[in-house]
Amino acid sequence: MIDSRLLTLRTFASCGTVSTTAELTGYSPSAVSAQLRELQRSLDMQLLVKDGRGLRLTAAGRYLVKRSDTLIAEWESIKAAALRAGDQTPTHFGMGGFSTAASNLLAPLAAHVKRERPGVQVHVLEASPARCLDLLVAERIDLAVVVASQAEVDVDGDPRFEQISLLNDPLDVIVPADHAVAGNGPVTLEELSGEEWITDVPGTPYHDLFTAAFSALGLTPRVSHEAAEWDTSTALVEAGLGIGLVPRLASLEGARNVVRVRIAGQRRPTRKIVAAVRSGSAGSPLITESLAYLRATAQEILASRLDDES
Amino acid sequence: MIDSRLLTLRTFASCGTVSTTAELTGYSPSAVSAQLRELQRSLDMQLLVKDGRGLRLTAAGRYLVKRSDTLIAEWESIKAAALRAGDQTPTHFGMGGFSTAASNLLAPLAAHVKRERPGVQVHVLEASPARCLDLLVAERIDLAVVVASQAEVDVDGDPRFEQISLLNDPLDVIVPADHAVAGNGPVTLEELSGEEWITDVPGTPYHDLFTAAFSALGLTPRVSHEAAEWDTSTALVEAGLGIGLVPRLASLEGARNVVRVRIAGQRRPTRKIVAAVRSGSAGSPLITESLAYLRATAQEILASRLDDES
DNA sequence: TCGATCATGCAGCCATTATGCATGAATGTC
DNA sequence: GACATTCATGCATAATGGCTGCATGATCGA
Repeated sequence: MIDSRLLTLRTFASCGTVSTTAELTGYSPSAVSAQLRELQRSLDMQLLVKDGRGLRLTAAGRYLVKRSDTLIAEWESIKAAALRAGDQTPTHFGMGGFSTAASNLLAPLAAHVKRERPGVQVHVLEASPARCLDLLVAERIDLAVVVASQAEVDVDGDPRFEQISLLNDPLDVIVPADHAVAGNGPVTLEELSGEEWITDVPGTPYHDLFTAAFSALGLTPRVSHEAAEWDTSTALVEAGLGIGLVPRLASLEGARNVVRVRIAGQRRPTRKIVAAVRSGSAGSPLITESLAYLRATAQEILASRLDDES
Repeated sequence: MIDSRLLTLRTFASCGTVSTTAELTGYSPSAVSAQLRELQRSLDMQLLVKDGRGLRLTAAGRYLVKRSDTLIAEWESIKAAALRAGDQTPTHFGMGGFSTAASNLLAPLAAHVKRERPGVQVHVLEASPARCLDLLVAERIDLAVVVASQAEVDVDGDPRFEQISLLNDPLDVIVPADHAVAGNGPVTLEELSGEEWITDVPGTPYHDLFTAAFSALGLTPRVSHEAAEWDTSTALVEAGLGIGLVPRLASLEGARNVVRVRIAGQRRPTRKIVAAVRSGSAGSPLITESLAYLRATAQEILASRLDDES
């Protein structure tokens, strides 16, 4: 409902060049250039000035971008309240999340919504946290479940999003069943720093989490193997080629001869899993309902962990 | 900046049928129908329901229209603040007003702006109060000077506008120089109820004002002649064909052998002249400046009247 | 000075959107 | 009760607007 040219300006503000804006938005550079020119013309305002071979926002442009967040949030809030005022529910509802979230949290949620609201077409989409947020902004989905630290943008501070904490998902070590620490109580990463590790290829969200876990302790693990999916890395562990870190949420169904060992210590690595919605949209009936359901599901997961530990 | 389809919905909300919306917006009925359908599709919301052979807004639709006023006002306010933040002034500035306002208030203002801001292209447009407000909403002009009672819409109560009172413009009687009341002090309309009157054709803003002045006193004047412009009616008065009412602001330059006589009484007819801007836009540099100038001009006019009366 | 990296303008193309007429439904009228 | 009106809407056609791809000019680094 808000003019797309303003959204283009927002993208430009966050990346700084016309070409990159074009890549991010999917337009051609000429289109972005034309849009920005047209925006300035129709607003009768100078938003950009030449700066070397690039462009720079003027004070007016910066201000416009800053306030546009609140404008968009208000629009979302109006939409949500209109649905409530008319006692309506949307016919389409999209949610996105990364792999483990999709299976553990979104799948039950989607089933719940389909059951409670048979008229609603529910759409689940699995994608990386960063991509989920992009899709959220682009209104391709209405709800995202992401790992706060893997989102590239600061979900908490970004005015485009509202964040709802769901649960802290600690990382466990998976080792072969005959490993020295198998069956023990919690171990520290220091104890395992000499091991050969299996992780994902650099540049992936999980790899970043992996290295962050060690560098927080001043350690640099020896990485012997790289695997993209849990099943693969589990197989590598089974084969005795090394050990790995897996989030508690990742089930190891079907994995034989490996053991999950908890990590001890104050600074043990965890993923903070949060739900994110477009600012202002939290009041929309389906979203309010979904967030409540997600919170409940997260509580159940936490409760079942306590049972395990007792 | 706000999607045009939402503006179309607003127009529909105020007039109630697709055909009239088409007339008011300049679209064809099919276009309006398609826009409303598309709006509902993209919002995934039912805004309209069939009602007889027409359409009716749903609760959600009514709510959306109501809140869209605040959204548009916020956007105006953002634009205004962005201009201030960047210390910019628009290059175009449009103002509209009805005849006497245009000459007495807008002409000096336009001259003032041109003098103070040589870079600004000032555009003055003379139109009826009702049309001025339409042009204001359509962003064809940025400032309107209207008669509050002639605007068809309630300028004060309409959230689309902000109103600034300028002055009360009383109506005087113009009579031939040899008329019985010429040169007297104030007269009452009752005294003149037997006269033959000259006014505008029915349906015009001035005619409405004319009849309102009499019906407020329970009188029905005898209308002998109808003239669209002050010059014409003045000529008719000069010719001894009747007498008329003219606002104080209307100068009678060039009129010979006619006399302006003030009207006495508590309920003497006046026009309330106000400046109107789009809600939120009052903070824009040119508008702030212009409103101050208009207020000052109005004060000068009032002051010169006091001088006359002393 | 050369090459790389920008933004921008222009010709051509495609998609979105409006138009005009025909249709169907609902209402009031004689 | 038949007819004329007044609505909204759908479809085929036409036009407008917006995007792409390439060429150009400007700026900066080597």
